[in-house]
Amino acid sequence: MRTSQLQITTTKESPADAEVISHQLMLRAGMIRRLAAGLYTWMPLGLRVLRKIENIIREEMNNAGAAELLMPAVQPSELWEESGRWGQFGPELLRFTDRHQRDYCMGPTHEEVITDIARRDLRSYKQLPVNYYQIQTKFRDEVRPRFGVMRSREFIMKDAYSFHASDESLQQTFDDMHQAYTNVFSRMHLQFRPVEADSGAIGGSGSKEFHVLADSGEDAIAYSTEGDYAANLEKAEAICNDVRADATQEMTIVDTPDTKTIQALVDNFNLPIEKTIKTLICHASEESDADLVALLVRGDHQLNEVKATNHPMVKTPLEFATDAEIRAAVGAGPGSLGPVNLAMPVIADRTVAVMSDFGAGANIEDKHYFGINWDRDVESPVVADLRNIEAGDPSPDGKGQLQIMRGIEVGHIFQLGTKYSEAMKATVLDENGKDRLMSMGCYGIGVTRVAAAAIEQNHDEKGIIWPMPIAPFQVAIVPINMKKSDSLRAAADTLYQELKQAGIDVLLDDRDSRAGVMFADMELIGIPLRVVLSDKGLDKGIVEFKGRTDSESTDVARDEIVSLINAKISG
RNA sequence: CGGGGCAUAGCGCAGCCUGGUAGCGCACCUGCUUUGGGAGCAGGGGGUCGCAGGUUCGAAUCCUGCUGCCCCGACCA
Repeated sequence: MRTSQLQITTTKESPADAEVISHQLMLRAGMIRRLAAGLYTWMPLGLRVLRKIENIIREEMNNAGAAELLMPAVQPSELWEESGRWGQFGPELLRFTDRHQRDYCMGPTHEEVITDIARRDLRSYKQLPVNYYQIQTKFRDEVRPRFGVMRSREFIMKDAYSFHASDESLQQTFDDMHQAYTNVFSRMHLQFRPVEADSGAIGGSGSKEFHVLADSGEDAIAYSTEGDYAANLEKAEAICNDVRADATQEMTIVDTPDTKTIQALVDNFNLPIEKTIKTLICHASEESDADLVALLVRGDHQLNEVKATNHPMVKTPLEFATDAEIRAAVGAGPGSLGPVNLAMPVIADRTVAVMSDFGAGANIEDKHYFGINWDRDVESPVVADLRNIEAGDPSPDGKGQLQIMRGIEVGHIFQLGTKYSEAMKATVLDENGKDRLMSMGCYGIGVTRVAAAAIEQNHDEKGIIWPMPIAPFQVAIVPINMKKSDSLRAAADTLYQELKQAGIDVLLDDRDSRAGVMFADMELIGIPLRVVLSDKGLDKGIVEFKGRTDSESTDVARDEIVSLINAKISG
């Protein structure tokens, strides 16, 4: 393609509302244009990237035995009523009514539609397993769309759904998808990590997220320095190998005016922070006898709200008690709370359970107990993993320590089990001629988000640095001063045709701009390879070659440039 | 949904406090010169100053309401 056809419009400055680097660069490079909040047009340059990402995904899905189909973006409410999600899904589900006053939604995901397909088309266990996928536009009415296409409302997703007669079969396909995703992101030359994830409201037993590693990522990932363990911070298990030490102090009650925070307690009373406890009061679950329940974590630790929510004694979703509720139940407010003489169930983090001689609020305003010991001063609590792991914690697999890095979630694979097949009665006949619910898995990749994540991971002060497999063009031809030289124009055209013949995605900059402008634009839009043509060089039979990340260009014989580019592209 | 901010040319901004009919840089058009890292000079086009009321002889500027957008938080199959 020629720049004159592509109409590239680049800018030096980025719009003031573009916060993250990928958003800025995509706008500056003319890849995307914003239409409204969370809605973007993919311009020709950007669409080329999307298509390359899609093709890689499509190839790997096909290789893994999945079959592509295409479902409607608009879905009738009836299916969502059946699954129960018409009521459960919040305002994120965009609902509307047609001329006959029937309710519809823009599909944020397609479990209902695919389960409807499966229950109609699949009759026998002999047809299983089946894995359907599509690459299609989704809509989620995000509360706060942001970061450009990283968190937009309309976006393109590859979503796959598998159906099985047995859990073993589901596990097999889950593993196959794990491998396919690994292949996909490896082929895109992205640094990524599959991590254990909380399966959230969607339920199911197994769940793994694929994260592209980038400092700007919204998620924190814990990984083992020695082993393979990696998990989303919200899921990463905090283990405690310590043993509770014997009590050496008597419990004393201490006046602690103006001491409402852990930091104040540490500063004012010279208490090590590892000897303090945070007491957080939240609402108890329906099954629980109590209204409220207390969660204890060590003073220097952070409560993990996902872990807390998942605890059977805690209300889902997690809901902290208000000041008034706490005062009514305890008689003291936040800042003076602790486990001693607390009239509600107590769940303690594993680390808290092995503490001794520690300090905590006395449940009396402006008083704390110091020298508290479990069993002697207060009944031993229910113990659970409640906290976020911290860098340096032991890895749950026993290999090395955990460290934390940032990631962008670009893929998620789930084992759903029978959640949807049960609600929607998706059954096949088994070997005995009996109805059997199909097990399901679902597997997503955020196609548009991958493009943004690739930029977050690969850019410099000049612009985007596309990994070769997803670059909009593999090589740019930049002729210098073509306007005055018909021979240079002819030479540029010839090389352009040769590269096209060789099956290479080539962009010829035929704009007749000044050299600096063309260089800057090709670097901004991130084309991996560049060939500069000039009369001066061609007279000597030479062209200049430069990779996007090379510091200097090198002279290459004109006769050898095509094979050199071929070699660079193939790796 | 709670808190904060912004809205003036395609983009980035000034002007507003102290009312007098809109300006700068980039981009765009024309001409000349220039031509290997975002050229120079000269000329030019483009804005109902987010919308609707109000105050005033006069409103981008002051007042009221609305809308949109952004940031932080909550939320995120």
